[in-house]
This record gives sequence, structure tokens and C-alpha cells, in this order.
Amino acid sequence: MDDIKPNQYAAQTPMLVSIDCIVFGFDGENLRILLTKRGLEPGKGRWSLTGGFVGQKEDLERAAARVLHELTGLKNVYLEQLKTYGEPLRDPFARTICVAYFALIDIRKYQDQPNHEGRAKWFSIDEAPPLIFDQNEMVNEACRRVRYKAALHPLLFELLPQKFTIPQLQNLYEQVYGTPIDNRNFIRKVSSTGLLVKLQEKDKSGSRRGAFYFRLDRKKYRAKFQSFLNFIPNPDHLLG
Amino acid sequence: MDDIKPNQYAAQTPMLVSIDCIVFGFDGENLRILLTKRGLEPGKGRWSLTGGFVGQKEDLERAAARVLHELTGLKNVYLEQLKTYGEPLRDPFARTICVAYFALIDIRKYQDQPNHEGRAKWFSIDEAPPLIFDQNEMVNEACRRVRYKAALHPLLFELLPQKFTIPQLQNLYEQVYGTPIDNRNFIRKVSSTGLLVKLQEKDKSGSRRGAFYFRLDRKKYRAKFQSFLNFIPNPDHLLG
DNA sequence: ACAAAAGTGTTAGTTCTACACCCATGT
DNA sequence: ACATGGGTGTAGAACTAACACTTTTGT
Repeated sequence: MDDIKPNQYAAQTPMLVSIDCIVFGFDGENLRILLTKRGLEPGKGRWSLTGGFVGQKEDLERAAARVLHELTGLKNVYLEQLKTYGEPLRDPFARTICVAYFALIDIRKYQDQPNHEGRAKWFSIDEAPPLIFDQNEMVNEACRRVRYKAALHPLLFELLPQKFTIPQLQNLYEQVYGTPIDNRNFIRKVSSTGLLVKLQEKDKSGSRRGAFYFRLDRKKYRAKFQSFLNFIPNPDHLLG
Repeated sequence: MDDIKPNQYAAQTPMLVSIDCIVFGFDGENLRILLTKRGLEPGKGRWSLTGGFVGQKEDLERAAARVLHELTGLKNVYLEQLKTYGEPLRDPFARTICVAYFALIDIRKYQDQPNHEGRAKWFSIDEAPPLIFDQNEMVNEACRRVRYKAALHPLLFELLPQKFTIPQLQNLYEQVYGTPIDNRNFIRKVSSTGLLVKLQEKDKSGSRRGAFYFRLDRKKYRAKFQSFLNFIPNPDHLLG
């Protein structure tokens, strides 16, 4: 096949292409990211995002899903391409182009996987350790993207279990934006979207009265995901 | 250096990494993109985006700026990373990962460049020809991104000359969103942003009365770029 | 009965939107 | 004087934000 390649192709230096995945979870208290202690050089023993190389016949999206699955055991989770990083010296060992993805998962579905046995750990965003290469930049960018997108679209539901209460949802928003939200206005806004279906059951763990569980109306969720819903008042100043 | 590379690195197949650039311009009538007739195989003679390979010691952003400069002769223009495409068979000649960028330029500053002599042409978005590989998908994605972003942020000013009138600006928005806009409400909205500085001079080409020229207040523009300005009423249904 | 969280109601202020109307000027 | 696009004004509707109050229930 080489002989029919045009000159411009043959003259290029190929590069390695990798995937890094920023995995977000919410434990009810804090927004967290999943990091792993790196098992290989360079940076062995330091904390890092989970990544991997793109296979020879593998699509980028599929590679990201594979990496995520190997780490968490999960499939069919929210996964979005964030940005591609290509500083010539970002990886000191070889010229590597890195396509960063971020994922939002229900933290309760996560299970430590055999191949990462105990090397993976959830960190609160604020307390995340320094990461290798340019990964801190990736995490910052991912946080900004999540904040931006979630201010307009019902993104954060991806972090909650199937059943959740409105106070839980509100707490999630408050954590993500680091700001208190008026519960009365929040309830009204959320209800007015029509995305939620009220269940009979109550969660009594948070109060004596208990809070009703809701679930997402998946159909309306898909239909309205692109709409501008404005969950957050005055988001301008909160997006950093 | 090879001998100190960890095994996982050595085992990977490197790939080619290219840049494609979707260049937008506005001629006062239509939103247009700049395409070139391809000079090399594969796809020689067909229309395509302008692209190039990423140099061995070249940053992605810099590579995009270089490609754009070689095509248009312009520097310091609005350039944003769009998305990275990596379908294994997207380029039939070699496994090539493509990082797509889009650019917004003042079409009047564009000059046909010697190295593209006559091979470049502006196409109205609707009348763009089929492109090679997955480039039509890239163009669609770029259009969606521009529409999305411009609905919230003062992005489209990048397409206008330094001096412009409000009717010109309104026409640009109408073209981009394919919908008529009430001129009275539009003027109020634009004025209320405080981004514009009114000049003494008038443009008499469009009417007897003439329309005042404005220029951007660059400082406020930078400061407010991230704010949600909502130039477009009910953008939800217009974003496709 | 009381504490503490869940949830409903109210109201003033702002922003939107759909209009009608006046302005400036070359012919 | 008049046609044509440029620009200002206005009023009702819709939305927002700030706040007071009622409900539920385990102790």
C-alpha cells in the first residue's frame, strides 16, 4: 500500500494518539473525579486520569468508552469529547496527541475493577492532587465545560441515581456552582421543565417529613436536552 | 531514546495527525465558507476544506493558525477547536486523526494566496458542494457550533469589518439563523450590551437616511464575551 | 409540642415581545 | 412630497428573584 501513498502523506511523522477520560461522580456531598495511581512510566506512582491508546482500528469514541468501561465496569454512560491536546512536549516520552473525554456516572454503580485493583480513588474536585503532564488543565477545562453546559441543559441528572429527590438535585447544583440556591425558586424551575415524574415513595433519610422521589422522564429528557432551561440564576459570574 | 520507552508506548501504532479548518466569512448577503480544490490524492480535483498535517514539533493551535494563514494571508483571527475526528477509515489512504478548527474572518481582508492561486472559492453554506472524507459532517458541526455559540455570545462580530452598521449586524444574524428578526427589539438588545461605540460617520449605501457606523468596544467585548447575552429570541428551535 | 427539612404562595421588579409611529434624506 | 429604510416609544405578557408561610413527622 505504501507505494500508492501520495508524497505528502509519506513525508509526515506519525504520532501516538491517546485518550484521557475525566470521570465525574457525585456522592451526595461533593462532586468528585476518579483518578488512578499510575502503573507505568512516565509518572509511575503518581495520580493521573485514566487513559489509553487508540487502537489501530478503533474509533475515538469507542476507545473512550472502552477505557471508561475498563475503569468502571460501566457501559452506556454519558461521554462527551472535551478537547484535544497536542503540545509537542506534553508527554516527555513520545509525541502523543491526547483526545480528552469527560464522563458523568452514577457513582453508586461504580465498582472497583480487577485490572485497576485498588489503584483508583475518588477525589473531591478541590482536593485533587497534582496530575501528570497537562492533565490538571484537562480537569479544569472539564469542570468549566460541565458548569457551562449544566447551566443551560439538564446535564447533571446523569450523575444521579434513577430515583432522586429534589433536595438531592438542588444540593448537586449547589456543589457544582459553589453557591446556595433558593429552594423555592429551584423547585419551581425544575418542576416547570416537565422532565420529572413524581413517585409515591419518599426518602426519609434527610428529614422527618421526607422528600418525594422523582425519576427522569427519559423521553422528554432526550427531547429537551438541547433546550435552554436556565437552572442557574445569573450563571455568568459562576462559570470562571 | 527508544530503550527507555515503556512497553506500552512501544507497542502502539502511530498515526498521522492532520488539521482541517472551516473558514467562515460574511459578504453582506450570505454566510459563506472557503473551500479549495484539492491538489493531491486522495480526492484530487474535488472540493475540500483546507488542511494540513501537524508538524513534528508543532502545537495543534499553531498548526491550525499556520494552515489558515497559508490559505488567507491572515493572522490573529478567531480560531476555535471544534472536534477531533478519528474514524479508522475516514481517510482511505492512511489512518489519520483529524483535529478540526473553525475560523471566523472579515471576508474583506481575505486575499487569494499565491500558493492556493485560484483554487480557493467562497461558497454559500447552502450551496456548498460535497466534500471529501467526513468533511461535510465537520462543516455541519461547525455551523451548529457557530449558531449555538452566537446565540449566547457576541461571536459574530468577528465576521464584520471594524466599522459596521446595526442593520448589517442584524442581517448577519438573520442569515445565520435563517429567520427574520424585529429590528426595533434587535437594536435595543444590541445597544443594551454596551459593546458598541457609535461613530459619527454614516453608511448611506443602504438607504437615503443612512445608518450610523459602530465599532466594537474591544475592552468590553473581551470582558463580556463569556456573558450570556441572548441576541436571539427563542433560540431553542433554531439550533438544529 | 417542637425542631427541621419539604414544599406552596405572593409580589414587586425586570425583561420580552409585538406592535405603531416618527425621522432623515435623495430623488 | 414621498418613498424607503433607520431608529425611538410603549404597553401587556412572561419571567425572575426575594421573601413568608404552611406541612409533615420522629422524637
